[in-house]
Amino acid sequence: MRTSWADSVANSASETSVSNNNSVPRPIRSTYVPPHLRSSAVADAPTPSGPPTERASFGGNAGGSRWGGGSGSKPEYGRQGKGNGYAAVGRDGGGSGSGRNNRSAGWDRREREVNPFVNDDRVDDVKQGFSEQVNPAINFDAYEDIPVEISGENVPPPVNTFAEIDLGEMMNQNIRRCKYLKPTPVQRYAIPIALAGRDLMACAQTGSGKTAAFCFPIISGIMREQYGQRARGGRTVYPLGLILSPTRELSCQIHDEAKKFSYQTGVKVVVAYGGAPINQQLRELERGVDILVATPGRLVDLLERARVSLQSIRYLALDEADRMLDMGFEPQIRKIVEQMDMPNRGVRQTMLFSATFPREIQRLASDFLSTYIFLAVGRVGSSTDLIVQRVEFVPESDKRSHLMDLLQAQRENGEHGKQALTLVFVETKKGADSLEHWLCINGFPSTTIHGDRSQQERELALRSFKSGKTPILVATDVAARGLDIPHVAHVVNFDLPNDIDDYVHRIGRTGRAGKTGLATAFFDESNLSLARPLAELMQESNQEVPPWLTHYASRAPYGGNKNRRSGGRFGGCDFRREESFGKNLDYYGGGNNGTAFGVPADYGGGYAPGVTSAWD
DNA sequence: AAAAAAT
Repeated sequence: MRTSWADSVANSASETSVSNNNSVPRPIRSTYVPPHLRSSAVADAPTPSGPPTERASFGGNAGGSRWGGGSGSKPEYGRQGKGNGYAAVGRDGGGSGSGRNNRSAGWDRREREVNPFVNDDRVDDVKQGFSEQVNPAINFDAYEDIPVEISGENVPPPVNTFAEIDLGEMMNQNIRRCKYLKPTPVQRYAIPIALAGRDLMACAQTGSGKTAAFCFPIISGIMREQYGQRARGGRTVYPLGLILSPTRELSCQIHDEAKKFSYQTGVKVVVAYGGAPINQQLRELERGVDILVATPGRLVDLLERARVSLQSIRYLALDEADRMLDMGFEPQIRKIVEQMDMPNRGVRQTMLFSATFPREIQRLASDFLSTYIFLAVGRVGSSTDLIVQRVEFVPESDKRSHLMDLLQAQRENGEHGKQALTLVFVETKKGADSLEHWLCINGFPSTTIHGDRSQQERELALRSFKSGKTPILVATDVAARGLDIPHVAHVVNFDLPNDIDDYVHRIGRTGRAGKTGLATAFFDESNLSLARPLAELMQESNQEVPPWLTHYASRAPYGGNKNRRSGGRFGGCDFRREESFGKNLDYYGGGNNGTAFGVPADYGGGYAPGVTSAWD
């Protein structure tokens, strides 16, 4: 029989009982709650109405530090770890929060909330993550010139400051903690639209503040909800907001952001994704969830287990919405949105965000939306692009040595011979592994991220890359979208994607946070179909197009009808406009609903040049 | 044809 010091302490502090079907005496605490009763006892427990002293024994054993006052409370729980934490509620949320934060269970949630702003080992990352909006390299005045297209009925006017939007004192504090000074363009337009309860399809460059654009209104809306009529039942939880994204890492990133925005608001954000133990995620869900951030597969699993119900959903946001609705994901998304218990469109509020929005995907997406507003925002300083794009003709057989030349030159030019962070995109998972191996044996510390690696390996790879330990990351398209990795100096398209939109997302991993970035593409005979859209894209963003590419583009197979990027500086434009124009029909019944800001008069393929803003 | 996403 094993005995340890811990065991003996436990024994001395507890009764000893003898199990019926086991002759070995086992120490059991007097307050022992059998595992099968633990969660339901917790879930069904009446909302505590006072200091949790009467729960201390219960919480100390089964619930750990859940109630903040338990013996297991850790130093990072509660604000600043000072006193008993209850004073902190009064200090921070008192008074101003009346009627806003009086939700049941709100008080205890805030108390055990880890401060997301003191980000343990990643202080630098936190600073970098927010530097986007304090970086002097960003010229905020340039925002005024950013091209914006809006269409739809009764579009709410944009705001210029966060102060103009009443998000509540708690959220204002979090915005200050995030060091957000001014809303970004997509935030200026999207937040008022969302706060007005309107459905939205938004097209904006990644790294332009999209996450906050949909999180702020959702959190604020949930804070305004009167609590009480909330559905409950057994082990099922009923989130009010649902945010879906196409990769696990992106869901984690959104979750991290949302936790900052919702800090001490009482709004609980939980993330669920595959590849990680489900039990931990179930436990988090049982503690209560207002906003669930998830990847589709794991969410379907949770729905089928009846651990999550969507019947209370009021806010649905799809990030990278065009990817979510492409062939691979569409059935799962339809199942979640249309075939489970989610309220219908029009009842819930739906927001779709992406940097690119192909017309055919817009058509699909309109199934999920109700009289929505379409918003397209160009990129900051679209005329002087932050990303320098280069295309080189490199035959397949030369790609590796060519990459090595680039990396070598980069290392020699870099500070102290340090390798700048370089993200190398390849087509296949196998190709990623083999290129990574080859780079490593040739003296370039690399790692790789793709769908055949375990989630642990994926997360380790990302951390190792971010920290500079392995300054080269070889990736498949799993890393193409949404991931905010600061300091990526160079994106190499070792294998070009077949879809120009994927190219746009990939190069968007650099040139972030007001820094300049370089994107190099290796073009070979297998990329002929990309010649035309690539040349057009580069021309639109004032890049130098090599003559040989122009040549390929001009004689490219004329299937180039995939010219859906007619928006130029946008990732897409409202397909309703194009179709109504084509049919010579006015979709909205009035000619003045579509509005274009700061765009050339001939933009929009036939819109009256006189169309101006109603609030210009 | 490939990648992603549940076990």
